Amino acid sequence: MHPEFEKYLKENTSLTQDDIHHINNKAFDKTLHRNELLLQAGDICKHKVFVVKGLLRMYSIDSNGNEHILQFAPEHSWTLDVESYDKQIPSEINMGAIEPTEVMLWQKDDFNKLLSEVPELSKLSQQIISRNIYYSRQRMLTTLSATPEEKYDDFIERFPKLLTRLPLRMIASYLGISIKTLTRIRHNQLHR
Amino acid sequence: MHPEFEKYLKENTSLTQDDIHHINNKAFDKTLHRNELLLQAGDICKHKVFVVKGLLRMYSIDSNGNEHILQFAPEHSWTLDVESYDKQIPSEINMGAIEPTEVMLWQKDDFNKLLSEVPELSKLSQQIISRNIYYSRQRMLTTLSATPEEKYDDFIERFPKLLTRLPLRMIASYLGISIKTLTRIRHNQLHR
DNA sequence: ACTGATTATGGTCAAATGACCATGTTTTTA
DNA sequence: TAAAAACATGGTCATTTGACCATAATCAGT
Repeated sequence: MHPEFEKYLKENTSLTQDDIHHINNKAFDKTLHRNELLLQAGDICKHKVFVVKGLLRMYSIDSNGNEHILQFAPEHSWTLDVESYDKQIPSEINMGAIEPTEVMLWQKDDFNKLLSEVPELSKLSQQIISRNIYYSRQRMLTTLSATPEEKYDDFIERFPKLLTRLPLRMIASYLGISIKTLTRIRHNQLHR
Repeated sequence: MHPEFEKYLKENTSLTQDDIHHINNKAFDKTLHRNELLLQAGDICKHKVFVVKGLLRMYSIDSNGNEHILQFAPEHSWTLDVESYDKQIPSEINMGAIEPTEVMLWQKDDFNKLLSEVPELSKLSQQIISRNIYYSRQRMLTTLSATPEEKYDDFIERFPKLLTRLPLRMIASYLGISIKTLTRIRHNQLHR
């Protein structure tokens, strides 16, 4: 039993101890070292992923070879490529570890069974989807309306704990601005 | 009974005629004239919306008074502000008609009842959510990685039918580029 | 602790973009 | 159908941004 996982579920759901055990028992553990990929473009996303410890990023590589980060997944977050997982088709994105990371994985069949057996888990699942939709919309709005500096400030506010764990270039990649622009902003903020 | 609605459901689901009637009977009709708002920032999103005919846009207004378009909803599409609808909290966005538009509205209670009574509707609902998630991700990627011209070309490919129905400034607003940039692109594409 | 790799910053310059404004055209609506 | 409103385009100019490159600092893995 993962104490971290148990703690997360106790704080965020009203699942019983039995249910938690049941869910836990269906999971596989995996440890990733820095830069190791959990999912590679072209592969099929076979698992639901819970990050116990560490930090993942979801990103795609465009035709010029540039990386664009879609999402960070720090400890106590869930992640997967919805499209690939739902339809079991090849993924267009990559998921890799930024730090040494521990994850729990559930196979689709197992997880679906859990969803039907444990209504409270189904509820949690819905909540996570809603939150993601809301969060994507917010990000889209910021991306459309904010200046690079506003984007950076917004990022710091939204993910204060990630700031020190991420290389700047990844923040730039997430915000859709060049690293040059980002260092300029930081320079200006220091000298004023 | 809305023939358009019936047609849509027959083409996209395996709902029975009875179910379709049942769903239809719980809906309210509403007609919007050009520029009329269906939802205003500050209001609570009380309905699920199906666009029978016409064209809606979902947009927010930033602190400088600029509009940013999050989504277009043409005929045969569903729309709502998820966050506001789910939690029944004030919305941060607006929904307005670009053309004279006919919509069908379901109250939350009624729709939830339908969802539990009609499994096939629940399935449709899930599909729509998945598609939205996938589509948002694609849009985010394009926004992050494409040049203004690529964004415009992508828009034309993705929504060829909307192109002639939308004022250019709304396309610019959706793409997150200035209208100046957009007319420049169009100018270049003509003269080459 | 050491070595190689990664990272952050800054300079320079060209190109892209947006703000502002004017004009002619199209669309709406009364 | 006529007047008013909304719209698309283009000119000009200042500013922002990114590409490319070099350098110094920091970090990771042995």
